[in-house]
Amino acid sequence: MDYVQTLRSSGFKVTPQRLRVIEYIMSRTPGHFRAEDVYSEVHRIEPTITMATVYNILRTLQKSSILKSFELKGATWFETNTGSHANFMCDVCGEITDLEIEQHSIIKSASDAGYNVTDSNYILRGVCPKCRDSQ
Amino acid sequence: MDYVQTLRSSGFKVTPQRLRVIEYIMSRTPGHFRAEDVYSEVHRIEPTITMATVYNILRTLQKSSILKSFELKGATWFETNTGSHANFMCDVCGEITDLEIEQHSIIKSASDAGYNVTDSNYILRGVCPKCRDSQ
DNA sequence: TTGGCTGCAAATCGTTTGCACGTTC
DNA sequence: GAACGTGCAAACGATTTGCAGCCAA
Repeated sequence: MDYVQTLRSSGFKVTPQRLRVIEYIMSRTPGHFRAEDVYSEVHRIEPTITMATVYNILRTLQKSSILKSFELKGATWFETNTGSHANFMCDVCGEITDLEIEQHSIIKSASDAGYNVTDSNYILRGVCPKCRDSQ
Repeated sequence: MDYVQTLRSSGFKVTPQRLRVIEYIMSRTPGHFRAEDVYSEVHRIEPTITMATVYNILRTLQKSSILKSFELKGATWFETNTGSHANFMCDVCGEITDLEIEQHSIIKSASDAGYNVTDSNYILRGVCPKCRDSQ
């Protein structure tokens, strides 16, 4: 869980900007955020940071296996939850929720079929309980 | 399988442009394509068609449940396979392959938890057997 | 010291929008 | 004839690029 240590041992430098982003994602764990979300929050503390740097850092954190990402609604979403789960996006409120699942057998059968699976995402859409009830 | 009939009974008009796109997707079934792929092929037969119209038509075909879509590598991918499967993208050759899976219990448990699931996508990435062998 | 990282500005890519005109039913 | 669909051009939002200067190790 020590992201700074993980970064360092992956061979990356520890910069103030990277620390601020790490603090942000820790404050948002578990959760889902876009580059824009990181930027608008970190920018208040580190005003010189730019979107380009945020994108750079998020890519670095993915290379260090600190973050995982998936694409939805025209944007890339990042998360720290690297465990087996599905992401559910509510089409009413837009919120993304983790739904825990047991490891799907598809990865095993894909491996058996010769596919080397390095990343998997299960993405669901619909209406969440909250929005359904307030309807 | 009669997409034209499905279109009509969904209350949509049947235009030459829509017919050309339907012919394209039938020639590509099963398969995966982006708006750009549809455009470049259909444009040769229907030269006045534009990307805006292609996007319009693809949206219409989704509303008619003829197509399904998911996002990957910064683009929207469409497919006619509406059955239970995973999409595997090879990071070497870029090809997307359908991997059949049994209906995942997550949808049932999500429903039990009050989530109304209207769409689901299982997306895998890695290296396909072909690319692994030619390595 | 030096290779990696940041900040900037501009470019790129996929997709959407508004609107006048054309076509299907 | 009315409602819907198309084509065009322009706008948009997310992300990437190239590069000069800076800083962590």
